[in-house]
Amino acid sequence: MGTEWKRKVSLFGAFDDYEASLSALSTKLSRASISGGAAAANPPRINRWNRRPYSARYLKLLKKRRALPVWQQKDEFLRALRDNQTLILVGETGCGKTTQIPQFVLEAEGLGDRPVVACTQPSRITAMLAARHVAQEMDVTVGYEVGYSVRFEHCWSRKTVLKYLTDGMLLREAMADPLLEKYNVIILDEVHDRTLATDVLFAHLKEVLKKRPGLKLVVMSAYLEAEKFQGYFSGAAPLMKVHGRLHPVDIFYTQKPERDYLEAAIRTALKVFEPGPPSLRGGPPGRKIVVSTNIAETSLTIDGIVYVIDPGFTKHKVYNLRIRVESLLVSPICKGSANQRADCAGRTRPGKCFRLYTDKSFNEDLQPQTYPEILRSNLAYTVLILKKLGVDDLVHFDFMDYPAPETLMRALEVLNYLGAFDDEGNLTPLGEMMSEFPLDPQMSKMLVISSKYNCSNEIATIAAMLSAQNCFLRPREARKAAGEARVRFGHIDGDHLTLLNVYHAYKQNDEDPQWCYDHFINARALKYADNVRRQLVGIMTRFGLKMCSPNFNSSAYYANIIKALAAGYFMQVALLEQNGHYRTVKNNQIVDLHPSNSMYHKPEWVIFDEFVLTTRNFIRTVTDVRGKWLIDVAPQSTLL
DNA sequence: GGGAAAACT
Repeated sequence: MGTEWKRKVSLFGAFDDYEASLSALSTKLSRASISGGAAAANPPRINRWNRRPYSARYLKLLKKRRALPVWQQKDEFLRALRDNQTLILVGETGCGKTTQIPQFVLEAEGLGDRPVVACTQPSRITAMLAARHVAQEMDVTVGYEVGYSVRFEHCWSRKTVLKYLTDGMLLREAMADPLLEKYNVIILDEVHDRTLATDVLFAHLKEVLKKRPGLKLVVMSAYLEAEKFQGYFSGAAPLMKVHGRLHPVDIFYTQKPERDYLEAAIRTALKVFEPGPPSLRGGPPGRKIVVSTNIAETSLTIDGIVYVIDPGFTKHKVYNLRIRVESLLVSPICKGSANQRADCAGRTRPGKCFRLYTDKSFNEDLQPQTYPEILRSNLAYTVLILKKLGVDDLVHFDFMDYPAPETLMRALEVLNYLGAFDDEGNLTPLGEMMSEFPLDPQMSKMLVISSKYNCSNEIATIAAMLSAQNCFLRPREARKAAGEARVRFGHIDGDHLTLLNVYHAYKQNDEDPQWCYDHFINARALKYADNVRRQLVGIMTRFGLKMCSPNFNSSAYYANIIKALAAGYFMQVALLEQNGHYRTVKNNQIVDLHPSNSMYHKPEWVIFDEFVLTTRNFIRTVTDVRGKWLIDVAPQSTLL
């Protein structure tokens, strides 16, 4: 059965007109003087930032840069920046906003000789790529005048005037320096993503702007929620719109809804296209098919993509307030995502996008935007950060979208049980320490407490392993072998200890990737865990927490570790019932041990890391714990 | 006896 396609008008129907007017405009502009007119036509020979003569490459790149759409509005932008504390810029994909706007800002009047500008990105990769790219354009070395800062990688110096960083990293910086005083201008980029960190920064920066009249904020988004953003920033922030430069993308819809989007996607890829292109320079002939997650929806450009097949679904996080569990659900995408997916086809030349749904469902069923992450998350960690930022009154904190009050209450409750807050709701010294760890509060609690149980080395390892992806690989073609390999790491008392075994074995085998491969261990996950562990140990050492291990030959070795685990996870405990199922203590949910667990018995009490809703309710990563140990560490009310 | 996200600190 083939799929009937219905052709719809191009998303960029006005493109030709737009391009014509653009080229007319650029001719006009090259005659007239644009911003810094004479200077732009005859750029200075000495680079202001490193006092070196400009290279030939600089001039070549400058020519390219000046052809980007955002340059048409450089003057307008600089005027708006001069006259306003906050401004909003909507720039479509391909307009050059991420690379050019920060450079414009550096040229703005009134910021002094060496301003420092921060520009946030939603991902590490875009932050690093943007920094490298802009350093070239500015004819400086990345890490000096232009730098970046992402977790595990800081590449900037005291000379840095422009720093790209992940939004989470700027939030971290704000925790140490709430007024972010080292920056003259902060640019929040890709805010349409509405990540948790961006939303917290929005509300926080709104306060900072009142306290620092000299600070300027530029908010950049790929598409418009103009009223929302403008209304949020007191209605005073001006809005600029820059059209992107994309090639036209034809959109096709299916005539009927598709039942199986995977099957339909494969069928579409194999049938509805022209033959693949001939081979290039002796390479294999044909067409490359990229299977991508939602990373392709972001500003990351994959060169040469012409066709996009969009099944119309995404897997995204939802938070179930009633059972206090985050889970993943496959759900329809929003219109914004659909358009971003289509945009991928038009980056390098005109393209086509095949949507595996009807135009009717696009128009009538898809929401304009996904709910921002802050409305779909457990906020325990976020609330800890907010407290550290100095937010005393969560109820009146100015979120752009306000989370359900119950979600905030739950978060406060968890933090209170963990001992992060005192009775007045202020951070305790323990809470202060916990907030420094890039971990969920249960985990930071067990880390801080672990020295007392003489097992901080082991708990740091377990926390790191829990932070990484599942380290056990199970390739379809070698399931049995993978299962056997896994059993060799298994610890009969539970999965947390199994993770400890895996890490130890990894280190004993010199972090050898081949060893990982042979034992069906995900080498990348282990490498990541090792990075995390190093960072955690760094923070612990800074706080003067002793790094120590119990005597391995003592019978108390594992008991100590599990007691420290319990000190953080006493709210994630389940009790075996007579019918063989477990009941979670805090929310009375009937659950089963996930079959991947490493125990040969069903303990009366277990600590679990995750609650997963799949074919049934499972608890995953579980460890045997004595009831008495729980009573020792848990506040009375949590076990009732 | 099972089912897989992305990103961030």
